[in-house]
Amino acid sequence: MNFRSGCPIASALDIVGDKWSLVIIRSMVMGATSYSDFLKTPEKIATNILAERLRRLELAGLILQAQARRGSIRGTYALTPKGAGLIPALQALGQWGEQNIPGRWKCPDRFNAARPEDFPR
Amino acid sequence: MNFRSGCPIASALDIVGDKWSLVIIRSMVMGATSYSDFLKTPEKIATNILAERLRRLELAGLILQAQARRGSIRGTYALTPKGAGLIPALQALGQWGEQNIPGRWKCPDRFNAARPEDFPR
DNA sequence: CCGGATCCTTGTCGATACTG
DNA sequence: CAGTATCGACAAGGATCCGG
Repeated sequence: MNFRSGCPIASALDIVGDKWSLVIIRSMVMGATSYSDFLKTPEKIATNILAERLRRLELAGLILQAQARRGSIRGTYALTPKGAGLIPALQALGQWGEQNIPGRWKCPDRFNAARPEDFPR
Repeated sequence: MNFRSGCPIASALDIVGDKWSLVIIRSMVMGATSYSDFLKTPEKIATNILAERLRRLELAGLILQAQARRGSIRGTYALTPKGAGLIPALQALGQWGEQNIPGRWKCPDRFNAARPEDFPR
């Protein structure tokens, strides 16, 4: 990874500042765990972009792919504590969007109530 | 503007989710006001990108360009309340970066102490 | 010198079709 | 269902140029 500067904000954006990463993490906070969950999202991410982002996020240590159970080849994705650490930033963005962009949905209560500690390991 | 969905988070990212917008706003919170201030930033934004982003941010109502004084052609930029509303999100990102990316600088205290109300008008 | 605009190259995004 | 391959469109980046 190479960063634009040592600034923690700019560097955070170097990791999750693309068009989709934070939207994917938002979906995970809301309960999405599988590839198809992410595709069903109203934002309509393309399959190649989704696959690449999931790889990048895993490489960055924000999510991890776990076998749901023995015999299941299908991976399910989960937030790591590092990934869950972004929840406050997402909540702040959500509040800003609700208050400053007309016609947005309201973030569900369970989203605003989510805390990084809810995603251990 | 056309949004990917009605989600306030995704929509917020449709406005400021590109590579530079939040970095520019961060600089303004830290006191930058002029075009050359933004260029002096350690992230080394290209002049064409900077000019376009400033135009977009002004159009979106996040910043405004004011004549410093009568006779001064040089524009100086200031955050609107709408733009300043992003401060909590920036602070959350900064904290995350400090705690999760090795070797980052520490956000100056005056940055973490900044409040949207400090930017009226 | 400051605040850009222009040109051109490079990189990233995105739609769609296809595969194990 | 969970991806990969291909290819076109568009955004970002670097260098240079221009007007006040």
